[in-house]
This record gives sequence, C-alpha cells and structure tokens, in this order.
Amino acid sequence: MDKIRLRFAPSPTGALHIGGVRTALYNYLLARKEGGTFVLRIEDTDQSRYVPGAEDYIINALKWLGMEPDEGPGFGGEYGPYRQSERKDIYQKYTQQLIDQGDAYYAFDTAEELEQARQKDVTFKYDAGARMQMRNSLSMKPEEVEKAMAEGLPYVIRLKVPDSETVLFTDVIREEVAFDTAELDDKVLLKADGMPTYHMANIVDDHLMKITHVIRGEEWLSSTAHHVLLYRFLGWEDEMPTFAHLPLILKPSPESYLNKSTTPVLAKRMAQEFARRQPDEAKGYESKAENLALQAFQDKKNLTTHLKEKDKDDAQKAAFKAFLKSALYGKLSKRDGDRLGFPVFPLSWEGETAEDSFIGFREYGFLPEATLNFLALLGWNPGDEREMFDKAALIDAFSLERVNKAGTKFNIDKARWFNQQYIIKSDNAYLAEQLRPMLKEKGYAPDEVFLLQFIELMKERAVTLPDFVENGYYFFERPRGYEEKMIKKRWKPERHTLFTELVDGLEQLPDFSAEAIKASSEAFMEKHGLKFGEVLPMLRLANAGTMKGPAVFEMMELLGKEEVSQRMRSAFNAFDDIAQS
RNA sequence: GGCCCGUUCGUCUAGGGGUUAGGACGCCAGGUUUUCAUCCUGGUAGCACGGGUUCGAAUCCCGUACGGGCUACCA
Repeated sequence: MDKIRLRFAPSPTGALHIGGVRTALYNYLLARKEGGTFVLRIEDTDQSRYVPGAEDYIINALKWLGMEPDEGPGFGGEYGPYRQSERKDIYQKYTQQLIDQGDAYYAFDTAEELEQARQKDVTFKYDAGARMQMRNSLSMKPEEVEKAMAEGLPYVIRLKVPDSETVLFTDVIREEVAFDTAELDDKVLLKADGMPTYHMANIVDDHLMKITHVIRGEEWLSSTAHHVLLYRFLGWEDEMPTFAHLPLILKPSPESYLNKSTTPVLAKRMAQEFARRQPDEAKGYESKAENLALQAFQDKKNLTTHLKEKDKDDAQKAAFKAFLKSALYGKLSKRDGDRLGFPVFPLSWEGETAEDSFIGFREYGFLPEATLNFLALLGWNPGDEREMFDKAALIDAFSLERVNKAGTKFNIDKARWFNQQYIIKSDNAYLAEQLRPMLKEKGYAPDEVFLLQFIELMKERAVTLPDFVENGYYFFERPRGYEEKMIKKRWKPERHTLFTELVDGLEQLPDFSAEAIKASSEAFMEKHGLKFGEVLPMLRLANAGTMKGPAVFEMMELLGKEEVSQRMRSAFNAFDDIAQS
C-alpha cells in the first residue's frame, strides 16, 4: 500500500485557534504513526480576510509544538505550490471542466440580490427549486449569457447539485452519514474575483496532492456531501480520501465558572462587549443589559431559561439575550480566552488593537510538551488509563478509531494540572532555559548555579512558568512586605534581642549549609526553651515575607549567609512595628 | 425554521446485553512535610427522559428533550 498523506490546511486569517492546533496534531500523529507525510497547505483564497503574519504564526506554532510539516510553503515538496492563492489557474481549469460537463453554471446575481432573496425568505436556498428564478446560465437564454459575459458582468460559478438523490459517505469517526441532495444548495465554486471557494479548492488540492485522509473539524461535516459530489463530477470518486470529522472544542459551561466573585465582573464585561460589538442594538441599553446579565448569572441554575427569548421582549433585549447565548455556549472562540482568563491560542498574537491581541499557551507559561499532551486528550483517549504521553508515546498510541464523537468542553484546570506534572518531571536545566527570559524581563540575572538550585526548590510549587518568578521573587530581591497575620500572632518584640543572638550564631557558621543552619537553630531553641513553631515561621517570614515556600533551611542556604543576616536584622525591626501596630 | 451530528460523575473519559459502572481533573477529609506545594490514603458525585426488543438494557431500536454544527462570492 502507498504511504498515507495528510494535510493541515488552515487559513491565514489571524492566530491559529487551539482547535485548529488539535486538528493539526491529529493529522501529524497519524502521519507519523503510519510513516506517512504531513503536508501544510495555506488556504488563502479569501483575500479580504488575509492577515499578514498569520502564516508565520501558524508555522511558529507548529514548530513550538514540534510538528514540523514534511511539505508546505518553505518546507519543499513535489506537490506545490502550497498556497492556494498561487494555484488560481489550476482551479479555473477544473471549474471549466465542470461547466463543460454541465455540472456547474455561471451565475450573475449580485450580492444585493441574494441578500434581498434571503431577507424576503429566511429559508431561501440557492438550489434546484430556486435557480430558475435567479440570473444564471441555466435560466437565461444563451445569447443573454453571452452578452453578459461580453459586457464583463461579474459572475460566479456554482455547482449544479442534482435534483434528488442520496449522497452517502463514510466517516471514520461517525460511520455512515447520509444527505439528500434536495437539501443541498448550489455552492459557489469560483468567486467573482476568480478565486475558488474552500469547497472547490480543497477538493482539487487534496486530489492533486494525493491526500489520503482528510481530518478536519466537525463544522465541515455538513458540506461534505458537496465535496463528495465534486469528487464524483471530477471523476475522482474512486480515489476519494477517507474522512474523519473531529468533535468540536466547546466553551466551558457557565455553571463551572459563575460564582459570587465572577458574576458581577462578567455581567459588566458582557454588557460592555455587547455595546462594542453591536453598538446599534446596545444604544441606551447598557445598564439594562448589565442588570439582565447579572440577574441571569446569579440564578445560574436557570440560566438558559433567562436567556430564552420571549415574545414580549423588545428588540434590544432579544438582541442582548442572543449575544449572551452565543458568548456563553458553543464552540470555543478567541474571545473566550479574554473573557475567562485563559489562553485559547498556542502563541501570543499581536493584533492591530488590544482588542485583537491574545495571549498564548506559551506566554501563559505552558510547556510545549504539556500543551501537546493536554491537546491530544481533548477528544481522543488511548483506551486504557494512561494519560501522560510524550510525543513518541502519542504517535505510538494514536488512532482515529479512538477519537470521540461528542464535543469536548475546554477545561483549563486539567490543562494546568498537566503543566504542573511536566514542570515537576522536567530537567532543571531545561526549565532554566525557559525561565531565563522571564527573569531578565524582571531585571533578575542569577548565575546558573543559583538558578538551578532555585528551580530545584521551587519546581513542585509551580503550575505555570511565571509561578516560579511570582511565587519565588524573594530569591532575587528582598521581601516586598511581610505577612502580618503570622507576625501579629507569633512575634514577641521582647524576644528581638534573643533572635538577634540567633543571627549572630548563624553568622559564625563556617559552612552555611542547610544542615549547619538547622543544627545552629536547634541549639538556639534548646538553649532558650523555644519551640519550632515559635522560631521557624519567623525565619521564613524574615527571609521570604510569606509563609509559603520551600524548606526554610534550604532556602536560607541558597540565599547565602550575608543576605540572610541582612534580611533577618532588618525584618526583626519591621516585625516590631507590625506587632505594635 | 430546515438539514446533519451528538448525550456515562461538575469536567474529560473507560465500558457497547448480565460490571459493586472503572480512571483522571476539580472539590472535601485524613496522613507525610512544624509553612506552602509535592506525594500517599479515603470520600463526594454519573448512564437525559419515555417507550419498545430481551429472561435481563447504561449498552440494541424508536420517539422526546437537551446540546452542538451548518444553513456566505468565510474558511
């Protein structure tokens, strides 16, 4: 059997969404598992949505996760070019073939006319029933068509969907799926600007690039019947690729994050976003919107009931309810990251505005290995109880048959857990590499030995990379403040002198090791009849300012004698003030 | 609205005629660590509903409900 060939075919309209990354991953995994080829194809047929930099972003994201394409723009391959905008004439040729065969036709309807038709009838479909009423080469006389063409009237080419037959295809994940062509519309194949639509381009390219498996999101399931028709008309049905439609990644359910503290914030944010995105409907409705959201959120058990549109709703209310519904439920979207405070993109994206800029998993502090592992399990499982998988294990275990059918709600907590696990088992030197830039940004430049020990001490206490810096900042600078509660409870100003004696003792230590510090502290405690609980918290607080952190004596060893002594002497003065306040 | 797809703990899922319905995250409790975290132990909680088929249904069939996708000269 020939080697399998898979493709990831994103469109360069901005940052690559996490769902797209997972699609790429499944394509990549299957290609690697079967010793096949992983192709990257850029679907840039919509010039109006083209965003410069998006293609680089896609490639960088794939590289970050270790999924380099075997073929693609900049990667070589014998089936190029791999950008659809560079393949225009190829599509035109095949579209012409369909015209000649009578399987496609010219249509001259303007955007306005189509818009009107849809407005008159919401269920309007450009199909066998409607096409003779429209302006196209089927309804017009040949000479009218010729005249229109001669005049240079803009036209599109549409697929002539057969009247009434059943299109059946097999999906690896969903098994048999059937569509009646009577339900299908005459999809545009070639747009007025001469560019193909997705439907035409993807069939032609998949065939020409000898793609054997099409793994894509479920949003494509509905148009697959059109695609089958296209394969048939082009005479390629026998070599049609295997289809696999992936379950979608969904937003977390509102019930999981709505609580007393998030409710008011989210209600306000929703009202503001509504005002920004739909200014006309929102005009003068801002405060009412916030109230409505607040009420609905507070009664989260009946949230869907609150959002149901009622007959007596005015237009603004209905519009806001619809907006809320789409913001709260459904496919995970780029806005959800901002709204809920977690990344939905692999890498950060700098858009034109802050509105259009998003943080990535990388910048949020995720390790690529963890991101990959987490993503792989979003809709797939190995069939046993393992869940920690490196790339090689993933390649070994992956199969399309074990991909789920149902949509998967995004769960940031599980993602964070994965990241924590990966941080714990990562090499300190590797983590040091990741941490260096973050440290530098804060103005910290520890030497390598110090950094490695710092990581060793902190790695079990970090969920994301920035946690190292945020929770362990006091390794690089003096404590910014002291946790007062413990001081008020435990610090006795009359013991100030006593504690100074402890510092004196520590300063005499020839070897400032954790063991020596411990021994010296224990001797001190014994001499003065003090308990661990009376001394250790003070040592911790004096050096770190917080009660959270690694073992005290090890922390002190890393800080060094000089630093510890200074920190403690000045801390005790501060403790006196706090205790007396 | 129409068409298509789906539904097992709060979430991700295993299980596909006879199971004490298993695991993971989260949460709760206990232990270890005189902090925090890690780690260990335990607990919490689930087959959407209604009909069939069957000796027996979470599992098969039909319907309902609910969720999702599509319904562009976007992909």
